Amino acid sequence: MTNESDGRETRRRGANPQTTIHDVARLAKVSIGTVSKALNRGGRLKPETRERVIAAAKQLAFRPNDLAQSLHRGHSLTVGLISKDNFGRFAMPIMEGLEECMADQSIAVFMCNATDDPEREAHHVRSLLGKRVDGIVVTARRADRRPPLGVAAAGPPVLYVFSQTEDPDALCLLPDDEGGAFMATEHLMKLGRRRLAHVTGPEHFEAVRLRRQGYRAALRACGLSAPDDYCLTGAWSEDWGRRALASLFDSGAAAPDGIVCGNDQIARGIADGLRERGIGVPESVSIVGFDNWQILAEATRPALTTIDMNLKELGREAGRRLMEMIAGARLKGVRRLPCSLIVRQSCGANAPN
Amino acid sequence: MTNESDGRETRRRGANPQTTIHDVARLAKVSIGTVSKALNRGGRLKPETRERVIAAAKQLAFRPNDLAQSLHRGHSLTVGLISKDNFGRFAMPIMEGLEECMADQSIAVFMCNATDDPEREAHHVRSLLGKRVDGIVVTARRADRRPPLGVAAAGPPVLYVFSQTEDPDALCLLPDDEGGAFMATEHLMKLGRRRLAHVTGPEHFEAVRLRRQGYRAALRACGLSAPDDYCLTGAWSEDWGRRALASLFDSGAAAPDGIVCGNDQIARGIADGLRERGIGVPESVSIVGFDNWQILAEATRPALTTIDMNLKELGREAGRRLMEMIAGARLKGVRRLPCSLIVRQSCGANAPN
DNA sequence: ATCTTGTGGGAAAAGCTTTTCCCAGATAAA
DNA sequence: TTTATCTGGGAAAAGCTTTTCCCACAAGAT
Repeated sequence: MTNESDGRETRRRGANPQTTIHDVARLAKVSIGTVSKALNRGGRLKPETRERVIAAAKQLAFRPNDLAQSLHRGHSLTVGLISKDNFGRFAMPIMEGLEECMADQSIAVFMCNATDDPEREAHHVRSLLGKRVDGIVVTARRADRRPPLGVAAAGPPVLYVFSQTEDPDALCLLPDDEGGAFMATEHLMKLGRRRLAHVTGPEHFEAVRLRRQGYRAALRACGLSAPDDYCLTGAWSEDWGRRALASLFDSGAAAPDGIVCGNDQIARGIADGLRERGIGVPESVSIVGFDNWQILAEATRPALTTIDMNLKELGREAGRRLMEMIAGARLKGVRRLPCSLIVRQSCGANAPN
Repeated sequence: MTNESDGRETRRRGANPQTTIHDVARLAKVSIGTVSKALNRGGRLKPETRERVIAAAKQLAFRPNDLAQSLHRGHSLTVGLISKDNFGRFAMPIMEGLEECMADQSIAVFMCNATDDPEREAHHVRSLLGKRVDGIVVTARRADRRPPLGVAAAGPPVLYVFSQTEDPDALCLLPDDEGGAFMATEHLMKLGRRRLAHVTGPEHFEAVRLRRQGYRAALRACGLSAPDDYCLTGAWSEDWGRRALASLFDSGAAAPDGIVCGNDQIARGIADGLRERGIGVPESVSIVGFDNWQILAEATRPALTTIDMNLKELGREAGRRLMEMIAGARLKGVRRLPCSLIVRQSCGANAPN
């Protein structure tokens, strides 16, 4: 019965009543349009008015509501990062690089962990689409190609990093495994090693196949025949490294004087095994790892010379490419970024201290 | 047909024209309010109408715009995660747990990496406030307490995990380092070890001080005098582990038969050192690590018994508490979550397979 | 035939910002 | 004085959804 509409008392339902452009307008005694113009250096305003508005905004600690802004502008200054596996050791530097690149452009990144569960992934995709992200980056472990993300062509651009998809029209960013292994092998050859071996991980990883190709290509480039290329595939573990070492040195055949390892764990296993056998590293045998997993590579005795996949840079590159795609570029195909050789003590080259 | 060009041609400036509630309304020949009611199971609608709307929405793959929804509702279903250091080894499981917990409630997580740069952190905070996040989680490495995040009391709730702040009114979630070390020490004592030592990291870590307290408390609980408690502080590295081992075994004093290590790297260094000296682990000396850094603990010979800080659970708990705070609860103080003992082979207890 | 009750669905406001267009007042020109 | 030209700033729409209020129409009651 009682009619109690006695004023324009602004009521909000949300938990945190934030100061809006209206509050600033009221304080500065101008209209909201003028506030917007003053704060965005647009429109034609008397300098004095602009100052007054800016002062008022500052006094109220006003911060424009990105939600309203995005709604109006039609893009959200937001992207999503979907990781298929858990946030693994390799995903981290990629995330760092991506986040760094995006933050430089004031774009925020949603992190989504799909934990290998397609249902969970679909849920995350729906959520990202609902939030109107401007783009999506997908990362995963690399055993095999993944089905494309369920995003319609009309949706935001999608980019795959450290992971490949079946969709030939997608853009996939990967490290150059083959080139990295080539570099590692070449390094050993330059140091005079000629009886090389390659101990690596499970065959079903594409990275294993590519790195082996790089290894062999380097052998050929040096005039060594490919047949006697001593390639042992196994697991990504120290234990496999030690066991592979045993089979290399206990078989009676000529022992290698240089070993290119599929990753740093294998390399560490091999380094430990050699020390336990009293074989000097790098005097008698040189070792190169792969991954530059710093904490492990530096703890190995001697510290591992290894290949760095430059994952952080890969993440940055993903950010840059995604921005291009958001701007309208249609990128596709598989692009591989170069690896770097990190020289430490396990090969006998002069480490730059 | 007469479907289009009827005046209200919706033009959008953004890159991705998305279907809106208006499109659905047009197709179902109802008003937008009716569409909303039909899709949100509200209002009083003829079942037939509801069906028609749902069918239309499905046909157009309509997904409500969260931006508009959030703007209206006053909360964004979004939280921010700020990491002060880079996304480190410890941050990962915390992020996983937090993301998992939030995803279960359809809340998205912004990831922000401040890289120890206050300016960058401030930038991220501004961005999160602009995006009207409902809450913020801060994580960091734990050497010391950090200054509170620059968020006004009127802003969204802030929670610190794996990190402490100077603000006594803040809520900080941490693992129970002291309890973990107590458990580790107690485990050795139960196995009959009596001459214990503690090799740990740099003194300026609070975790070092707390774990040492736990170690000493367990000694006392067993009736061992605290004075001869062999505590060696150094670095968090394998190398320090080996050097500490040397000082323990080469000093001429009675060698310990059990070593509680400040982390798994130290434990690994000690295990390697003992093997190289021909001292049996766990026959002659038992070792307990800390962190349960799985890939390292399992590669150690013998595999390390160690303390797990349950970081993923810590992340989940952070999510749950943040939700309470968003709902209005005012939580404060330092809360420590229990650690777990992970039994492997380095102590001589029966490992569960 | 008129009044009452109920039902299904529409209109409109609110949430916050940006941007376009337009107007009032002032100044300069004729 | 009247007209033309600026200038500074306001009004309003658009962007998308939810929710409240209200109305038109139909059916039942008198």
